[in-house]
Amino acid sequence: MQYWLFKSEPDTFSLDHLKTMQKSPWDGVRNYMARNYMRAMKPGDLGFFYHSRVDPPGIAGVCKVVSEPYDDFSALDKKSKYFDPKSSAESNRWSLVDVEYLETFSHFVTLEELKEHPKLKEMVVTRKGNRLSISPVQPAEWKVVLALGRT
DNA sequence: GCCAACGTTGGC
DNA sequence: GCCAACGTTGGC
Repeated sequence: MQYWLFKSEPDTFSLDHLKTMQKSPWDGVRNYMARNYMRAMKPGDLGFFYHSRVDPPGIAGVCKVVSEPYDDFSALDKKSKYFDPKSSAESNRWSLVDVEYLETFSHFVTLEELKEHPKLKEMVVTRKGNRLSISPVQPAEWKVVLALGRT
């Protein structure tokens, strides 16, 4: 089993939205590295739900991967802001997985807290200039953040 | 809302 | 295949 971090702007899609829906496709990833991470996902993998572009940014809770990776349908939808003219039904450049709501942290773990924690110095999301919307989380990092969130 | 950092595009 | 120009992300 692997751990991941899913980044989203809560104005667009927040953990509360996912809670209401219970399950949702994670569509709209348009970055090759992030896509490759998604293609490595398996049902049962767990993910942190990170809120970006808010004050403060940070990790709101936990979700779970509940599908194999499959073609991102939004790339084929001309009305979608994620429409990609270079993708087709036969050859779709983009992939996604379905995620399911699991948990909202009793304590929202801010980016500042992540940066301050000695055991999270290597965590991808704390690195300067990081723009990956999907990133891998190490098991040790997972434990630390989970403990912070459940405080 | 600014702007540094970064990924992508496309002309050559 | 290089790299300048451009667009986007995301912390501040």
